Amino acid sequence: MTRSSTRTTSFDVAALAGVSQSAVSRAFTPGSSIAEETRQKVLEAARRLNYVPNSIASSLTTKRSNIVALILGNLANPFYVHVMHAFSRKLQEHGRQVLIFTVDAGAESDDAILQVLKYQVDGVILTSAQLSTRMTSMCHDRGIPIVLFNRYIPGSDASGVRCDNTAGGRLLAEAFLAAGAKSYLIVTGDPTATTSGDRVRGFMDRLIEGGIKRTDITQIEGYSSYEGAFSATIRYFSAPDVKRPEAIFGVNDIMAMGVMDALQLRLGIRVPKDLMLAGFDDIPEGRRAPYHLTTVRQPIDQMVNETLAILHLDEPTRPIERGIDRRIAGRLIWRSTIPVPQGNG
Amino acid sequence: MTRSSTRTTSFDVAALAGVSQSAVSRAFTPGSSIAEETRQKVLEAARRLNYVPNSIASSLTTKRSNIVALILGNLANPFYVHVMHAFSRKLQEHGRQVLIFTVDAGAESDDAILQVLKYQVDGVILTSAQLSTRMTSMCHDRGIPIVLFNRYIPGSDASGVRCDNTAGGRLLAEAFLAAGAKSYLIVTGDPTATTSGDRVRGFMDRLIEGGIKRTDITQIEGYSSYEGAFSATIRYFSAPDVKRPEAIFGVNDIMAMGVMDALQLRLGIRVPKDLMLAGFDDIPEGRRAPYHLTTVRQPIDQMVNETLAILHLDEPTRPIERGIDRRIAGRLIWRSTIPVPQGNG
DNA sequence: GTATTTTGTGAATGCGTATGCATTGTTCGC
DNA sequence: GCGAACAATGCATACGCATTCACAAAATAC
Repeated sequence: MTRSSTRTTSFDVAALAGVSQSAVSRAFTPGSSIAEETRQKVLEAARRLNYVPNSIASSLTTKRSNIVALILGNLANPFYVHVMHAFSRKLQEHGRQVLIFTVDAGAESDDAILQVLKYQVDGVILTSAQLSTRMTSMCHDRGIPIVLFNRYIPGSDASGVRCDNTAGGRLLAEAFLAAGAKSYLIVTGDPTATTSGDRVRGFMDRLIEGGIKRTDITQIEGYSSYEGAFSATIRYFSAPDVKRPEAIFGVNDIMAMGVMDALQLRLGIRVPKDLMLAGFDDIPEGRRAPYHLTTVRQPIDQMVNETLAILHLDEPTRPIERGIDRRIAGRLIWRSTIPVPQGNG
Repeated sequence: MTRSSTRTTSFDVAALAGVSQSAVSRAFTPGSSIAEETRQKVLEAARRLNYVPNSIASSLTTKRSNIVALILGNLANPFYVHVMHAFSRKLQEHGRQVLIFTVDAGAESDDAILQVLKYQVDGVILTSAQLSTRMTSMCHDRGIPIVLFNRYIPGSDASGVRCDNTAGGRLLAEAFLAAGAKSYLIVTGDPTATTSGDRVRGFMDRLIEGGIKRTDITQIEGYSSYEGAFSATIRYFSAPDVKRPEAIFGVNDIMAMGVMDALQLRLGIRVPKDLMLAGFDDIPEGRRAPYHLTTVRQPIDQMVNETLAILHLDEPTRPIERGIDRRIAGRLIWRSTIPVPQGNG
């Protein structure tokens, strides 16, 4: 059996069922005008022939592929695995397919988008990747909505959904301040991503409002990964004249986990006894026993829903929503890596 | 701008470039007969019109979609995230698209396969999911190769690539025997998957050959997840009349990690001082400082390559390879969770 | 210089389905 | 019981591209 075997088409099914090809088409199209009896006849014939409608051919006429493209950077951060899973589940529930594209963290997504455009996807979701204005307009010109997930490009025509990273950073700063931390180390993520920058900014602004001196806040680069944060931490604390901070903010949970392991297992520094720590994201991995991270929860499901709402795949004739910047509040999750301040339950 | 905007087609490009539509098609088809000068003219016109070839329309005539379906169960196990990433990278390098489908662990994959067939994919890769013979023949009948990744269905027409799980289980049993463990606990995974069963079988067979009594080997269910293994471990050790084993085999790394944390952080049992432990997979997470798991490495890249070789997407006319069962040896990675036996470096 | 091969090009056709339109059959209201 | 409204169905065509075929142009051979 070679791969060029002739496939059964709606005409074959029509012949067996004794109806026209259009009747077959209608039998598989919900809401179209067909008698239930005829429909059953067609479905029975289709079953006997192992017929499956050809979505490729169908989308040629409908101009709808029912495919949504999901472009992912940084899969090394489990947060985006959970995001992918959430999108996948949700879209599958609605009978849509997910075309996955992985790009290196921080890389241009132009190639990915061009590939994806070839497939006439109904929408594009972009996480942790750059987006040029040329690609934005290419998508919009051909009527394909594109939504940035947890990314923000100022002045861009592309809409986006993100956690309120700045406010989240402030929440964590407040927690640290309440616990009495006076000096800080921030382990930052990918410098090309606004996510990290916004969190750091909110965090620092609040610290300074709280009376912390700028010279008591240091930043090091953690490369958005466990391993990057792990070794950055060891490097920092191994410097000869280092001033040990009282608190560390890992700009995402996976980095905070790397920091914590470096501190406790390599440097002999206990969390939170000797040093407080917080992350951001609230990934399930950070809830586990060894970490029990204090963090800010990004409400993935809500963010996914908002993203799909902006795509509004069900209403293809509605104009594309441009330049929307939906910010969703994160919630402080108080666990073990910041001691509960005295006087607060 | 609504989504029904009229898209630019190869005819538009042809008109602007002053050539025929077929010339445009040829300009975008590598290896086709066209003068370089004409090609440049066409590409320039295409660029100016933001034209992108419509792969959907093209696959209607070529009967090749350049899409490969990847059906994933159990994304909670990071191993399969790495597998997905490896497939994604490899397929993208070859200019192919990845259609992702996630199914609940242990669930039927029939629906997923039917969906995927609608899109005339060039191949199907199935990880951790059941596969009915009906779906196998539906794929094969329409010339779509399907390969099971790390699954094995005895007597099935579908080909598969897997790690030699039985041999891997034996390797770990040998390591434990060499380290002198006399009593064992096995934390098993999804009972519907052969992966877990094979590993357990090889492990037990070798233990018994090594003189361990059956009564000194206990099995509990860890549900293939960190959380499942974590709580199963606590439950087991909290029973009133429990006999503490000297060694535990977590049938995959993520479960071994759960076991380890439960032991050390909840039960006060030190690894490997009080109790030895091993996993299976060699996921990067298990290499991290808190775990440093002794395990068997599944050679993901090699397995991915073998899988793609069986699909042989580049030679669509070659007959589908049926019933292949490619087993690839795993390698013992000796880290810290089994003490090195005396006399061995 | 003509005969032969190679290369480049355009017109026509097919891929599998959805859908507007026309037609037939059916039901309902009065 | 008659016309109108409506449901069900078939026919024909459009969708955007790749491919085949035929032919023109160019390159090579003699």
